[in-house]
Amino acid sequence: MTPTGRSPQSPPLDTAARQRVVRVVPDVRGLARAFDYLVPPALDADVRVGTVVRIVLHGRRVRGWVVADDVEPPPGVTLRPLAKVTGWGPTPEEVALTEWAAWRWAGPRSSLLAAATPERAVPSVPVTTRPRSPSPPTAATTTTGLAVADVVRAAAAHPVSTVRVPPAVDPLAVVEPLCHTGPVVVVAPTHEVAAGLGVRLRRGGVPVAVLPRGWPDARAGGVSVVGARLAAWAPCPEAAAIVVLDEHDEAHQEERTPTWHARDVAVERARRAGVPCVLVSPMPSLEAGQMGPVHVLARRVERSGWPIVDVVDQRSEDPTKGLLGERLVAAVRDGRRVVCVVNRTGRARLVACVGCGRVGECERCGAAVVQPGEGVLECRRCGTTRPVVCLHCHRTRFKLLRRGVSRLREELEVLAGEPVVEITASTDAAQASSRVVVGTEAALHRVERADVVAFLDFDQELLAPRYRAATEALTLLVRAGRVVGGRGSPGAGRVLVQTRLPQHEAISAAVLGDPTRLDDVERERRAMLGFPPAKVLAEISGPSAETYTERLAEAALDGVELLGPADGRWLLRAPTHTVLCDALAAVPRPPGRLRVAVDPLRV
DNA sequence: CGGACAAGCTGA
DNA sequence: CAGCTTGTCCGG
Repeated sequence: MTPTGRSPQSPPLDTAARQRVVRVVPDVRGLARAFDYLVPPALDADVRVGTVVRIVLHGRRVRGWVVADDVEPPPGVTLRPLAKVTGWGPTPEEVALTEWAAWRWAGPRSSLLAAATPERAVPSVPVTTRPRSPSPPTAATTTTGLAVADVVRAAAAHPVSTVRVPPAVDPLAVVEPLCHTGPVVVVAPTHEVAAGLGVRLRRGGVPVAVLPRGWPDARAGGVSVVGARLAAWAPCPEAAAIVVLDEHDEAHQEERTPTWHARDVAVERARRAGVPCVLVSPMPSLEAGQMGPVHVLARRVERSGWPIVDVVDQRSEDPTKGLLGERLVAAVRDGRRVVCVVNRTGRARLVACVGCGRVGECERCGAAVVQPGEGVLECRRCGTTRPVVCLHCHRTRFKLLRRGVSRLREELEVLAGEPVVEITASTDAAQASSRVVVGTEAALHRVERADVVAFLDFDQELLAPRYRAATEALTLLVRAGRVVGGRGSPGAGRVLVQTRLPQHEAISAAVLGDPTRLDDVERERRAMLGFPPAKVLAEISGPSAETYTERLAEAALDGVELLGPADGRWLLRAPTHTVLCDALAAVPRPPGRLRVAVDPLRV
């Protein structure tokens, strides 16, 4: 490591006897404390705020992070020396940001420090020899590219703003203009998008480090940094802006607690650094809309970047045809590349006996059974399985009332007269080779290009019992739009939506290429029901949730409401994050397992 | 989190 | 009462 560890402003050591003491957060789950350690003189130059170290704690050697330098240890404790310097970690600014994030998502600081730390130890960081000035922008701009660049530059004049670009716009057109003003942190929704962007930026003359491999280069400074949500925590010492691509995408939120969101981390980080934060999305979240102005393209340009959407009203379709409507059948028979999407795995999610007509039930708990595969019935509530036999008349044949991907695959294969591949989250990633594929929404991530994307039962998405259902439904249409291309692009395909709710705002938004169609309704709906962003939520669950929520209720904090329990889960609701997070920080947690998820998505 | 140590349970 | 499980405490 380079010997730049201590700042010249450190207080002078008056005597040789007084040794440097640093505060270390150990990487130990369930231990929300920091401990002080002596810095052995041999390690002096390598230790600074953010350094990853090994410490001996309670007889164990564990990883930890230096979070404060030259601290005054509490009286009466015997300090141990740091055992080892593992390598480089987050910058002091990011270390400070983890403290804020620990409050904001009510979680342990160590998880957030881990997010800001490279996967593999980085013992040394390359010396920067790169020219600071990036190359001038290339002349390659399409008609939409030009418009996008203008809007992006306008957006960068605000501390936080949103740029609304339709699904078919290449993120490169958004990111590149900013990269020519200095190093930029780019947070992409997936590693694939990040990697693709990295390659093309580099080709365009932009020095860029792609995470996670490029972490040492990013730490060295002077380059743009591209990565998935972890990029929100990536070092970029001289960042001129932070960009979050597909800001609406749920992939930006960590699923495990603390459930930090890359968008919110990016916004706070940019605010602290005094640089602009640009949020980019075809359908900006309502949260983003509250953070700053939303910049849009010309209406005609925006619309041309949304796909052609064919809405099939299932109320006037032949009911005997089931989920394979006339338009879909025609597309499959025409030899087009078709992706069929139904978010139901297995053969069927609801079956009825052909003899007595009764719905298949669980013999143990009475819940409706599903048919995960041929010859098995399974109860999703208690896990009991049995062969395909009716409990009442003992027949062994059932009608498949709510068909799943596996059964539809068979039916489509007959229809297509050629192999049809099934794609779900649990199927092999490689195979998407057949002309016709059927799958859950995972298929939209695995197939790069198709002529038709068909949603066989879109109402399942629109009517899902979650407050974000309508928004999530539109995100599927955005993804489909990318697979078939925008209506304005050559060779554009079509999105087929089978529904009994053809007037639904999520569908109109896609049909018209105008996401505000949904926003306006959704904002009002959520305000009426007290859901985000009108109010903010935290979900509390786990064996110790009851004790903790009792304490929260006892504390009777102003503006804080406790809802539940439902399924062993409580919801804490407050008007703002300040109120919510202060409440969670103020009430001491009981021992035992407790999950606190701030801003839960699945409610 | 996980080790240390104490208190509680069981069986010869 | 050894030998084991279960609970509580605490870390620099």
